[in-house]
Amino acid sequence: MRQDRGHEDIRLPLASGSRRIHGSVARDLGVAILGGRYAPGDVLPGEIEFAEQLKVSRTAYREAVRILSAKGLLESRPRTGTRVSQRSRWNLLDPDILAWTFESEPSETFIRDLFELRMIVEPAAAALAAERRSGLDLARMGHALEEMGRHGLSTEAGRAADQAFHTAILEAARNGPLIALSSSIAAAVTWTTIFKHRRQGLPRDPMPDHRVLYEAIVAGDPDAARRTMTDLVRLALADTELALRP
Amino acid sequence: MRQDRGHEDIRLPLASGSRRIHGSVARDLGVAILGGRYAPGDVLPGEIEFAEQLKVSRTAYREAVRILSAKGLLESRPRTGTRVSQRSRWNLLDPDILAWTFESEPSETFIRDLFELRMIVEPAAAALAAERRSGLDLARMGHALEEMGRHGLSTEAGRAADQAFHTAILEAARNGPLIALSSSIAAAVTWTTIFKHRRQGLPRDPMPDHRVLYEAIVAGDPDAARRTMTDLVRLALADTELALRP
DNA sequence: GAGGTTGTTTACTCATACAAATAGGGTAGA
DNA sequence: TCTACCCTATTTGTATGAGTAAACAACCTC
Repeated sequence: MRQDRGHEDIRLPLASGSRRIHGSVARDLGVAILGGRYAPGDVLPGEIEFAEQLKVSRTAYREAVRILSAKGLLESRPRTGTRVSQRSRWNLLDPDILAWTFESEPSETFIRDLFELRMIVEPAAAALAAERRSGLDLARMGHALEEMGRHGLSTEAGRAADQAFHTAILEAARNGPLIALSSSIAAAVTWTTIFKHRRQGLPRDPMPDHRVLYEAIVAGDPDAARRTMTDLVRLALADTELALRP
Repeated sequence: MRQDRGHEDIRLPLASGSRRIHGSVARDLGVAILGGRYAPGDVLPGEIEFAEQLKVSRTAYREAVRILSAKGLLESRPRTGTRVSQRSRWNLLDPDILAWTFESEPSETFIRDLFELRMIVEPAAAALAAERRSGLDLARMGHALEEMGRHGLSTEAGRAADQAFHTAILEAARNGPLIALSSSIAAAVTWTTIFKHRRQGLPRDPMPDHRVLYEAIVAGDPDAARRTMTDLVRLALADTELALRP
């Protein structure tokens, strides 16, 4: 027998989103876990029971569990059931995990940790970019910078340009794993920026710093690029901390 | 009707491993993609056809696809089918992805990129560890160092101790995302070490370097820790490069 | 009391039916 | 002829139930 919900045509969101059901369930469960509503070690209800609670089929539920297991959030075994993994097994830098973390406001500690990681990675990436950038890289950075100046960081287009600028730098570093890491962080930084702007106006014009960084990369000066990027991240951190303590 | 394979009791491995079927399929497909047997943009055969080829049910196959999609390797949409994502979407630092990459010998470029990332991250982590380490951290490092000295890096136990030493340092840095990143890299480094030893004997005794690093962290000297870790990674890279060009 | 054995619980696998989405072609209209 | 729309075929997505295998616990034998 088909599941009885034929009496309502509307796509009952159950949760949210226009994605597939397994994706929605994965997202909702992921947000719940990352938000602390399920603690590491907790055992989820059995497949049949939980799928029924969520009003989805076991198929869809199991596929959601597979997604979360792949990201290190869950572990399931026969007899024992499905349980939330220890934090140390979570792939905190997975793009989805980062996005889900920022769904329910992340802890101040987490944001600080993320900035600490940026402070380590991005200056080094900028230095590499200054050494290895091609003409195309410079063109992309220049274009992004221009867009950024035109729209400002308070607009969607401006933030996209900011992100494009950072992405261009990281890709100029010519290091696959570094790019993968960066793109995750870049996304998170975008959320942080939005988060920041939600609370107060932009306290300072970030354009001059960006331009100095760009010039250093154009000049092919790794040390200057490293220094400038360090300053830039430090200032972003200062802004964010300001926003975190109103 | 049950699937007809009752005439053979043996767990036909099909591929490998003692894990669940969906896990095996995910691994095999993942290795094939990372090994270049499927290129980004390639469309996989339809679910029904491919599942039949692999001699598994559609359910198991689909769960495998969910796993790979979660790691950014695949994207599937109705009508279009399931296709291999662009490399830029792959989560190269996912622990499974790293492991699968090392299944079929990774490119020299990739190993070099990984070491470049280690050169960026691990010295910084060591510096943080020197600032923040607790007594327990030091005890764990000391113990690992001792084990490492006792067994040597040519044994399984010795390599485990090496990994434990590095893990202890990274955990002492007190930064969740950094630890997640590191544990991925640490695993990859282990494969690299095995990889290295498979080709030739250890060219140099790594213990003195490790001890100097340990002393710097005990002394709470971030700069010394950073310098020493930099040396240590650089030497490891030199050894690996030696192994890569016989 | 140690070690093997049985039993129970849970996730895992399979098979099948049907639903939803969408790319691409076909068709009507301007 | 071109454009806009609809239609349909194909592919993934969802649901359900039956049956399998693995992990753990309690028991039972020696």
